Amino acid sequence: MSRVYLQVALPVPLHQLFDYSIPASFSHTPHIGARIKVPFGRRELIGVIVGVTETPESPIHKIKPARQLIDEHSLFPPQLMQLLTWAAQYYHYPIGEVFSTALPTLLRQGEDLYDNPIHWRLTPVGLQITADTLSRSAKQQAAWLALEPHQSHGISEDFLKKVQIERATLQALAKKGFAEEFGQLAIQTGTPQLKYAESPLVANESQTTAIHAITEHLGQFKSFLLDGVTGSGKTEVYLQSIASCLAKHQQALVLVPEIGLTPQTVARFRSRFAVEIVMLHSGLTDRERLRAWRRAYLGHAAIVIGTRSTLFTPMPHLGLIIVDEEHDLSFKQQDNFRYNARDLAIFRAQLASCPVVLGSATPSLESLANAKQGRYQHLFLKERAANVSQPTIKLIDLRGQKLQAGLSPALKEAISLRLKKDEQVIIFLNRRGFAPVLLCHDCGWQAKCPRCDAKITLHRNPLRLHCHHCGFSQQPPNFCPECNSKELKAIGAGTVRVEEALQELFPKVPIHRIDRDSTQRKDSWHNLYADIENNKAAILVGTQMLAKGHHFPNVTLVALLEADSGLFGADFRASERVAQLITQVAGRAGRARKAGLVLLQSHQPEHPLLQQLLSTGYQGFAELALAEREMIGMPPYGYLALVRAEAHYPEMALNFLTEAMSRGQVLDNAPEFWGPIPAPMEKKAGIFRAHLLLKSNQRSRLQQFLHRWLTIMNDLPEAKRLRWHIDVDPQELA
DNA sequence: AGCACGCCGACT
DNA sequence: GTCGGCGTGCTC
Repeated sequence: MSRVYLQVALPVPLHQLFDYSIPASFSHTPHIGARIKVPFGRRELIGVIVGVTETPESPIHKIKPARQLIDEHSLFPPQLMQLLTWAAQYYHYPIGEVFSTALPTLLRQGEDLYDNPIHWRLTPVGLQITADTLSRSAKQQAAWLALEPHQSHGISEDFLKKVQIERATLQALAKKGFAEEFGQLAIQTGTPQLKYAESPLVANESQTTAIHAITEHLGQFKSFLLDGVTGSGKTEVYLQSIASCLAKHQQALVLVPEIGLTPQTVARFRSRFAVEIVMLHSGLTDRERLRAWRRAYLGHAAIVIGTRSTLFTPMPHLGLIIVDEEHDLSFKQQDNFRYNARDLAIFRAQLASCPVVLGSATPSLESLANAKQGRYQHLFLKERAANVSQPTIKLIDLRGQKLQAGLSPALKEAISLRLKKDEQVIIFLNRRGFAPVLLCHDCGWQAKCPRCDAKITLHRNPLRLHCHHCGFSQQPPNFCPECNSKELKAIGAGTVRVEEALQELFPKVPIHRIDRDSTQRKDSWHNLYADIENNKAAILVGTQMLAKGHHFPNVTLVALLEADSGLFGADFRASERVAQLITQVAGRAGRARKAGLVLLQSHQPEHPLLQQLLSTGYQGFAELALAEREMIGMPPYGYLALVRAEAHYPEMALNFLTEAMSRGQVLDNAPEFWGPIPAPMEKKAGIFRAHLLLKSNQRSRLQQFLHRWLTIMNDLPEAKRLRWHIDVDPQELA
């Protein structure tokens, strides 16, 4: 028998696997996908076995034996192993860290895969012998003596190991018929069944078409773009497609944006199906997360709903993947392993031979391009369900207007009108706090964050300055630090100031503020829903958070205080983002029977984007934007990678990127280099940042280039003296 | 990332 | 004389 070695992915930032030999104490060659404890330098780490080889690449004399096998079974089905390996290469992220992020924290730390771990007990035959029978093996004798008094419940293998009784010894006893293992072997795997808690709704014509298209392809790979405005009934299409999936005894995976996992969404799934549904989101404890993961892993959970990282949950009977609000930024991880769960969902579906549905009222230009090129089947939901009409959208020209906390007279008038009719209003402003600027009226000084190139925001209750970029916080000065003047003025409005102004204007109307500061309180959502559901006059003031997923049937007016903010950003995706935001927010207006009105305040109402949106809607805008992207060769018609570098001195990051670029320019398949340039906000949290953007017209060429280039960069001595990373398919260039 | 080894400054 | 600063190098 030739000797085999294990190739192990370890949670270290190194782009390689590590080889280990199998110690004699192992009774068999471990399974690929199982966790294993290994010595690593002076430490001991837990890794995942990703391969077995007879010809290791590392020199034999360096190879150490593994210490302990943690799992008898693989944690990941082969397709997931493949997905993770592929993702590590594509995103150029260390493979061990990729496997590590794919696991729930407790499994990463060595927790048992099963909640009933392997136990050992004596067999009836084993009970009848005496310790003397085993006098020829001290080890077996010790094992027998340990087991004998604990016949009723047995002893866990883990505990036996702690008292130096090895699995090999126990197996020797088992071979003689004296002992047996139980527990883990009794694990029941599950298979989904379709069970309704309530009957499905009657689907309209375009919903029916979409459902048929999707369910026809159950059992094979196919991508769908489900394109329908807010209120057109995407969720019903998901639910009925999932029903067919369950009827085939397969599991469904639903990915939602970070703040999209609202109680309302979840309630809809639960009230439709009487099946096991598990949820994976950031609010769970490690223990709860592991429990949910196990149910999915064993096939018991029929529906698995969760945010980005839920994509990596093993599901033995995966039959359908849904990515809701596929345009949402939160599907792209913005730190460490910078994967895009939406893009990986397509690949996972391909590996699992199942359909994948990307749903949105405002699809990303990437997905629209894929649909145009026929890679995705484009499904439209045209009608707004339940005789709801599209809201009217109007612009308010802010120029020359006298504003009160950012509210124009025309807007105040419109709000008042709606409240009088006992209707509800949403005011949207993407800026929390009281005021974004603290200004000296005498000398023009402005309060800045000492650690960032940014102004610092004034907050009330308690009165403090908070930097929204680095979290720095300080007491506001009483006098101008430049000229000692007392005339410090809070300029501009955040959500808090708007809330205050509205409360003054409409003292009898309940006003709710929804932003990161207000939703910390646990009961805030509860109070909010209570007030919203009684259908009386009310105002909601909030940031982005308010734009997602909620259903407020009595809201008939939605206003954006600064519809054009964001159009000035350097990011080429800025206009796409603004268009999506406006359309999504507008979708909050008039979802029930009453006609909705959307008011957009702007300082440049003639801006082509706003005009385009108003005249042709998101679809028309998207057509135009796609043509523009194609002309300049930007995504989805070009492929980007962004190198970000951070250093304690301004020049250091730039110099490193310049050096890196010159090393890259001479390589094959070299892409276009843009930069290096100082980052849009060069100093952040005291660190100086620089960017180098790479653009290629072919994904595979960019990949090949990155692979060679990064090997070279990792060997540069400069590379070790500062922090840097690569972001493949970056979503935000800032 | 850790963790050790290694050579130069202010302290019991 | 030693504790400890973080530069450099390695981890199968």
